Amino acid sequence: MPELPEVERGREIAEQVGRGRVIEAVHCPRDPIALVKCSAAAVGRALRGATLTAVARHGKQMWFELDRRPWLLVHFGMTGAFEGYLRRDRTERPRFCRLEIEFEGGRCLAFTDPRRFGRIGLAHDPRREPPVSRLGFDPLDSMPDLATFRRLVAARRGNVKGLLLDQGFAAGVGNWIADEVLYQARIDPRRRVESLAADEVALIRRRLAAIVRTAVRVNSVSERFPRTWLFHHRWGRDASARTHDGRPVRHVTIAGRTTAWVPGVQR
DNA sequence: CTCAGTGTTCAGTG
DNA sequence: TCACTGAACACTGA
Repeated sequence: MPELPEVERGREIAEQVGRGRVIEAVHCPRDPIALVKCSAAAVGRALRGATLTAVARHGKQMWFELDRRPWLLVHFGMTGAFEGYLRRDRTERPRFCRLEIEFEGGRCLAFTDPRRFGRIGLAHDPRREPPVSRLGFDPLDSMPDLATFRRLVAARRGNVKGLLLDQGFAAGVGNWIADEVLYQARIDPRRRVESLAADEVALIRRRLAAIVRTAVRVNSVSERFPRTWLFHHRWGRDASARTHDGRPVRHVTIAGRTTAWVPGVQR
């Protein structure tokens, strides 16, 4: 699920459940969550008794701001998500729950992650330390102006799909957003960055901003994405897949990822 | 049973 | 240093 819009959705859920509330309990069911440089015990110690003041996000990285340090850093990996609910049974938890945070009043927030590529860690000042400090701009909160965007692009080499996927360039763009941007900008994903014309670079910036904004506006409910988006037809390497207006969708591997594109449209 | 997968990292190569 | 490839991670569902 998680590219920028899905992570933003998770951020909102976390705030709705716990913002302004004291954390009363932390559960880490059976096997350790994939913890980065810290133990489940350290996570419990950091959270228990603290008040959640805000949940922030940059790209696909998200962190819980507390009334004391350190703070909790969360990455959703491939299948991570947040789920909010009210505690009723002492032991009942969602399937694939890796971490559960219980706030005052029995309000619970679970981090679920079937595939366990998600990451959880502690940081004193997330924005100023890796991995967040290494990220590029966030296309929702801090899209650079056109001149700056052009400079960032001009400093890069390689194919344009790889550029969009690079978190050090645009934080939060993942496989489907990259493909959607290039489809809507009518640019062949294999094109070299050096070959892009000035107006193509400008178009990439505009479509990236619009796609992210639209996906966030509908809370990442993909059924509500515009019917014209490639998104609805890109999955499964389906050789018979067609766009909304009947053009064949092709699948190739670029930058190590399955890439869906429409040869008739993208040049 | 096999394979691909909305992500990241690391080792190896050019 | 940069760009690129492939493998690894762990597990589900088609």
